[in-house]
Order: sequence, then structure tokens, then C-alpha cells
Amino acid sequence: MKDGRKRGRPRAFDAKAALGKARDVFWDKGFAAASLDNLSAATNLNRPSLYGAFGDKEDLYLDTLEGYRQDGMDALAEALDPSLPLRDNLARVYAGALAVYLHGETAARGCLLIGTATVEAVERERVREVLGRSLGDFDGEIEKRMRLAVERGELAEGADPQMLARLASAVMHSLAVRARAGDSRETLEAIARSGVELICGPA
Amino acid sequence: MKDGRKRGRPRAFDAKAALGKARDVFWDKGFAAASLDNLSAATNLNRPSLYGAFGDKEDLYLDTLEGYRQDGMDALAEALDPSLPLRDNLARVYAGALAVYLHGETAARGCLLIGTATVEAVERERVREVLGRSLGDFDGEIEKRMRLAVERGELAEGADPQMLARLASAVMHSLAVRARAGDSRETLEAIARSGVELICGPA
DNA sequence: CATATTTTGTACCGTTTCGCATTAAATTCT
DNA sequence: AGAATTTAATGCGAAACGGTACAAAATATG
Repeated sequence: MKDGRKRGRPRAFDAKAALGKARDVFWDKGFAAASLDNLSAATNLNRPSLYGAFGDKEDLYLDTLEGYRQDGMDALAEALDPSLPLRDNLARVYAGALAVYLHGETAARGCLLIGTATVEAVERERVREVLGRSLGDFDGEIEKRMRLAVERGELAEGADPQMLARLASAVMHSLAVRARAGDSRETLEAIARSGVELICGPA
Repeated sequence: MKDGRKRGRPRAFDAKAALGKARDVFWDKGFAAASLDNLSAATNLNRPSLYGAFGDKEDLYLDTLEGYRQDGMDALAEALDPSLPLRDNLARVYAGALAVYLHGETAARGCLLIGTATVEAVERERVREVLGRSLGDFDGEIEKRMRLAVERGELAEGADPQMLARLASAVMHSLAVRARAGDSRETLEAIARSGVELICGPA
């Protein structure tokens, strides 16, 4: 009773690890092209176990998106450490993103949300909701830092924190798309640098 | 002989119009989730006719992407009319894009390339090639205008035309993603305005 | 030890998928 | 008019799809 052991046969797998494997499949193939057989093979779970643990394919996909979103927000908060200059904060955000985006095996994977949820967003309301919320939360977290930067005088007096945050996000969206389109690391890093410079002003 | 009439039974459909109908299907559903039955119904062509005219599903998809890319480049060249100020040029580019992106029925469709080709780019080399080339050509066309702007003194002396062009594109990529994520027209227009201001300087 | 409960694995169901084989129709060339 | 050629339409077929029924296995409870 003390340990949370449930009543029936115990699970023979780690749900968190399985979710990570499923995420990789969705990341490469997208939602529609990822079959339950693909997911079953990658997770080493047979379809009924997958279904029992996570629900149907869309439920599973939404779970992976939600986990990814959470990881992204954690990484963002860390990169935006307010004891560092805004310029460094943004550079860290982009560097962290590129480390994830370029991790592909054949071709770079980009961002799970932008790369795979965007296409499903039109016809699947729940996907659209997660995507919209993820982008909005991301904007909001950067906006908080921008607001602080204005107070501190790191930005011009009349600067609009909300719009600057959205433009900082825009650079990330572009990195995500371009990574998947095959752009080189050097190109992407140059774009990130230029983005920082445009938003924060010349060094 | 003068008219291009071929030898056998003439086609009972307009290939260009059919391609446009197919494009709409791919635009909403993406490549993987669009079935040949969907495409057949939308184009009023039975599957064998589709197959005979355009090849398999990927061929058809690539055809629609190529047509979309061409249309986009035409619109871009028109928006970048060098007799207008750079600021107006960029505003026209974004306004034209939003007119297309927001045209959805239930949810906005965004950009066909960014919204649907990005997800397939990892595992389908031909899609990745078209996407990469499309983004690059778009950047290049804007870069030409940026170069002119530097010569004319519309931009700061040390401005880097290539990087400014890529950042101008980045704003478009973001508009494309956010449209599909459900952002309002007002939000998107505000982002476009702020992008112009950041790149061209305050009015 | 028996019972209840949960997970696992096999096998299967009905549907949808993409692509093509085949035949009928429409046109040009000889 | 008849042969050649191209398109149209029906329909098939093998495979893959998402999802589930069912029985065996593993654990907790009484």
C-alpha cells in the first residue's frame, strides 16, 4: 500500500521511455505517416499495450507534443537566465534550439511542433490548440524577459516587448523550418546571430 | 496540325484546373493524409486518369508544390516593385502572403510549402529539395532588393543584404506557421508591421 | 488457495490504401 | 472506312491501416 503498486499485473515497460521512442517516430515521419506498427516497433510495445497505456494514435501524438512543449519551456526558462544580458539570453535560446533541431540522422528534424504539428493543425482541432498554446507560451516567456530588458535599459526606450518577443520567436520558427529544409548548420547559426543583432542592436 | 491536337482521344479535363483542386486538398490535409480518393473526388478525375496525367501521388504533390512556388515568386517580384520604398515593398509582401494564408474555411491554411512540405522533407528527398530551393529563391529575390536598398541609402551603411533578406523571410515563415496555428488576422498583421519596422527602421 | 484486477500477446476484423489490368470510348492518320 | 493511338471508366487485388476481442499471465486481495 505504501508503494503505489496497483492491483493487477504490473507493467513491463517504462511509459516515459516509450513516449520518448514514439516521439522520435513522429518527429521523423509526422503524425499521419507514422503507423501504429512503426510506433509499436520503436517502443517495443504491441498495439494493445500502446492503446491501453496512451489511447489511440492521436492521443499518443498529443502526449508526445505536450511532453515536448514542457521540455522546451524548461530549456527556454533556463536559457533566459536574467542575470545574463539579453543578448546572451537570445543567443542561448537559439543555440539550444539548433542543438535539438540539427540532431537528425539522415536529414535534420527541426522542431517537433513546427515540423509535424503544423500540418495537422488545420483539420485536427486538438493539435491546433496545442500548437497555438505552445507558440503563445513561448512568446510570453520571452516577452517577460523583454519587459525586464526595457526596465533595465537594455533596449531602446520605446521598444515594444510583446512585438520584440514575437519577432524573436519568428527567428526560431524560421530556424525550425530551414533545418528541416536542409539548410547547413553554418547558415542557421548565421541567421541566429543576425537575429540577435537586429533585435538587441549592434554589439 | 497547326493546333496541338494529339493523336488519340482528347482529354476531357483541364490539367491546370485539376492541379489547382489537388493543391487545395494537399493544402488542408498535407501529403500523407491526402488519399487518392480525396484527390480523385476533388479533381473529378478517377484514379487512373490522375495517375496517367501526373504520375503517382508524390509526383502529383511535387507538381502542386512547383506551381505554388512559381506563383509565389511571381507575386513576390510584383510586390518588390523597386520604384516603391523598401518599407512599402516588405509591407506588400506580407500583406499578399496573409491574403493567401488566411483564406482557410474552418482554419487558416498558411503556406502550402511551410505548412505541408516541411513535415515530409525529412524522409522524402525530392520534397526537401523543392522546399529548400523555394526558401532559397525567396531569400534571393528579397536579397536583390536589399542590395538595391543599400546602394540607394534606404538602409544603414553597413547593413548586410543577405542576412536582412533572410530575416525578412523569417517573419514570413513565422506568419505561415502562426496562421495555421490559429492566430488572428490582427495578430499576424501586427507582427508583419513590427517586422517591417525592425528591418527598415522606424518610420 | 481462490478471486479480482490489470497487463501481455496473438490473432483477427472491417476498412482504406495505392496502384494497375482491362475494356470501352473518342479522336487522328492512312 | 479501318487502323492506330490516346483517354476514360470500372473494378480488382494485395497490402497496410487503425483498432479490438480474447485468452494467458502476473500481481494484489480476501
